[in-house]
Amino acid sequence: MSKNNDFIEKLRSSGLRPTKQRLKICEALFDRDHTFHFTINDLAKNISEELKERISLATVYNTVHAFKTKGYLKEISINSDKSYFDTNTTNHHHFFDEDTNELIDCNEEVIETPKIKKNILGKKINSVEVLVKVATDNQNQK
Amino acid sequence: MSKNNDFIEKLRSSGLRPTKQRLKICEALFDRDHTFHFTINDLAKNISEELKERISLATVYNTVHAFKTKGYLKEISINSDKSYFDTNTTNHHHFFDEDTNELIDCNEEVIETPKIKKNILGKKINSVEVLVKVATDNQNQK
DNA sequence: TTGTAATTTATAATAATTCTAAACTTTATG
DNA sequence: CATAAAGTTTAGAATTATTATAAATTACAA
Repeated sequence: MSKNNDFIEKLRSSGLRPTKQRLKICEALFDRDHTFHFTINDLAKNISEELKERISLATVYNTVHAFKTKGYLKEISINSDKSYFDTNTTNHHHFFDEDTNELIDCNEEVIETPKIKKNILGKKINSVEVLVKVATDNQNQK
Repeated sequence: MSKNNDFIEKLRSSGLRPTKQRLKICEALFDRDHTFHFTINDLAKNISEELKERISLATVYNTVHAFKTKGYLKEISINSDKSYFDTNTTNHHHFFDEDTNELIDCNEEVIETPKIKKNILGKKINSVEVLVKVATDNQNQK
């Protein structure tokens, strides 16, 4: 349970009270070997089915937004009926498979972050994201 | 009204019947000096208020999706409660101003399209889009 | 002209998300 | 330790974009 103390520290250091619910959500999101993508529904389902905890859907929404604001999560810029989040907050890019609607991470070795030669006056660049849409190659169809 | 015949030809050539409604939507979208971004609501409002035509909202949805499928429109990959479309179907990128929620086009001279060094096996790359998020620079705040 | 397939339409259904206000928790302070 | 204020959780209602439905209308090939 040393992870738990880390989460308590992390939350406190950003002005969020370490409640039972938030710690459970930290466990679901950050006590993992790999980063991953999720929707609010995925997360709520994981908490109730795997971690056997009852957390109100409103709290899951609130917490994910709080974590996003604090920079613990990134919202993925993909147009969809639902919002997707990423526990990988480092600079990276995505492939989107239009056949399966699957989103695949890819690092700087595969797609180099493009240089921005001119910025909007008076603004700071917060992120540069590349989205590559792919689909089955149907070149031999009518 | 030579534009109108062009639209009729364009629609027919892609297997879409040139109905009154579709031609009006073509006028709203393509009879312009510049490309632009819009939501379904923007478009429906423009048609009823500027072009003084009553087209059912369902038809606007249907038509925009048909036009997207035929490649006459692009859907912008931005996470939002509504979908944004772009009449600029050429390869280009976007700045997103997080202060104002404004989306600004930018061409290849400002952001060079990144090279994709490795692709997903058996898939074809359909598009490569860069999104640069910017906001007011608050570096001198606590 | 006429039958069929495509299209439009109003309206209902769906689903993600946000709002609300009351109950409960956390925490700082006396 | 008691307590009050501020923060948090919660169920359920409200909102809103979008999709589905099915009947009426329109386009067009034969």
